[in-house]
Amino acid sequence: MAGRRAARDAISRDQWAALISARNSDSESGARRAAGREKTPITVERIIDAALQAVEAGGFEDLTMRRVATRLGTGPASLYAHVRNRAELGDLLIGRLCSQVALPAPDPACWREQFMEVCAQLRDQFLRYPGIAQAALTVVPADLATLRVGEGMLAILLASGAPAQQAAWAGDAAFLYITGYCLEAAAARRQGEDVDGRVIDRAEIEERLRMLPPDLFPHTVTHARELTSGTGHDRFTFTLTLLLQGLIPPPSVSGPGHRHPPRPGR
Amino acid sequence: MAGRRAARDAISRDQWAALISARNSDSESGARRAAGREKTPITVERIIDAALQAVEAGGFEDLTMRRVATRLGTGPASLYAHVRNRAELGDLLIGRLCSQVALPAPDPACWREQFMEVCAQLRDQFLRYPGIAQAALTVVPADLATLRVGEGMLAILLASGAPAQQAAWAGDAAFLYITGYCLEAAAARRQGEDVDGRVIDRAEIEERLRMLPPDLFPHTVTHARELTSGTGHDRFTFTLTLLLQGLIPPPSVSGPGHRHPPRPGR
DNA sequence: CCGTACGACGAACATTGTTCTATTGGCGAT
DNA sequence: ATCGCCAATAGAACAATGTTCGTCGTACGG
Repeated sequence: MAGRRAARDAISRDQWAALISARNSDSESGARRAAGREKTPITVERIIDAALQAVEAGGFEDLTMRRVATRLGTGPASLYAHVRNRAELGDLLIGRLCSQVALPAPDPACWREQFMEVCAQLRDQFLRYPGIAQAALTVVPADLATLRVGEGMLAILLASGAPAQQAAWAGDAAFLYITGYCLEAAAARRQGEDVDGRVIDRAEIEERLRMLPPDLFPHTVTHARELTSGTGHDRFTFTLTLLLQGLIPPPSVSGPGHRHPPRPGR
Repeated sequence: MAGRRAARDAISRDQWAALISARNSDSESGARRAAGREKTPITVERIIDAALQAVEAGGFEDLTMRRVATRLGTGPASLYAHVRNRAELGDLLIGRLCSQVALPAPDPACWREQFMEVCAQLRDQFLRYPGIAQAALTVVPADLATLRVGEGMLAILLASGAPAQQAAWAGDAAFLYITGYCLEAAAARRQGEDVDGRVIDRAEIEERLRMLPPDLFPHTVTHARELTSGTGHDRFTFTLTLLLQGLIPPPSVSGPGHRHPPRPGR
């Protein structure tokens, strides 16, 4: 109690164990209160709901303790009985989003499609709440729902027959890329207004790239179109396909080829 | 003048043109002032220096206008004559870091090694200033030094013979992955303290993963070691190698029927 | 019936980004 | 040489943020 807290307080190991074991009993005293009263008691779930609405409305940078509190009709201090930090609130949001991702039963026949599907689900969830991917990067292994998605992705990758080390690293890379992709998209949308209030769209960016001095930026000027393309999620699927493609080179569909393509890694 | 400014003010197109054309004249009136006085006038360069020192000391979240100002022996208001925003300061920091990246002359014989080298330089620059990669994600095409690195990476990728679209997307993916990787590393270091002040290292995380219920997290528990490995930058090089590996061969990304050796065709 | 304990909450504190306004110092123009 | 002007600097202030303290109210255990 009196000991000085770390600047960024992580979870202790006992708390971690308790968190795992108590994954079924849903809130110790909250249920009791919820049953007794109609006064809409403050729950972690309600906080998460309000926070998600706030992010959906104004982006992650507008996710304020006060905004969440007023959305719940109370003051900011009331939240700290259920959530330790703003950072922990972010973790909870990511957990909620991850809990809504459907994980297929791994099928070695179509593991690439399955993996892409899960990644697309994550991407859509993150894109729906602009900037929320920022919270996903600070999470190491905090929430069980988040770990569940990681387990599912790892399961699919392992079903491909890839070695465990490659599967683990590829899953990590995919998750990292997804968050980066969504963060970039959120940033682009956020700063998408000019001083005049005009929206900077792809054509605008392309035009600006073409204005660069061709002696210093020859390729950028020449390929401005390719650099700014990728409207839909073509870029997204392209990158992830690239990642998955090199994993365990297609498990030799036409017989046991004794020709091993170069393994990435060391 | 009196027009209302956008919430996130981006750069106008005239300013963009001016920024490009004035890339050589180094600070319009700053040089003049610097020559006349020993009173250490405030320059953009000095602001960037102070800001980088602040980030190196306490991470990107401790990068405060006030901290930078006091490091320069003045108040926070004095900075706004040279820097428009905290966001623009972040862009400048990324630009400074990018300006220190050495770009090789593209050699089609060893384009992979060259690309990896540039990525490693970026990674090391970002890792030296924890959390600064956050600013790299919000930059679209703001700084010339940043664009220069993009041009260099694109040049190497094009030298590989890959189609322009693939080269552009791959470069983007690599940059995105680098920033995500560095952000994750910064977050891990930041939250690396327990409530007791103990440091959570990889062994600790691995142990925690093993504590998960095996019925729900079979693969995570089994491969906890692989998930937490990647001490050095093995994970980094692995992922980028995976990305580069699949670049050239088939122009159609979806169906890699058989692998062509790199053809001299374009 | 009362005591107690815990969740809710109002107010407050330290800190942040940013702007308004005054001041000052040097340089060009007369 | 003197005047005036403009840009840079800085002090103070404002709105908004995360977080904590102490109080209050109410519901449950006795």
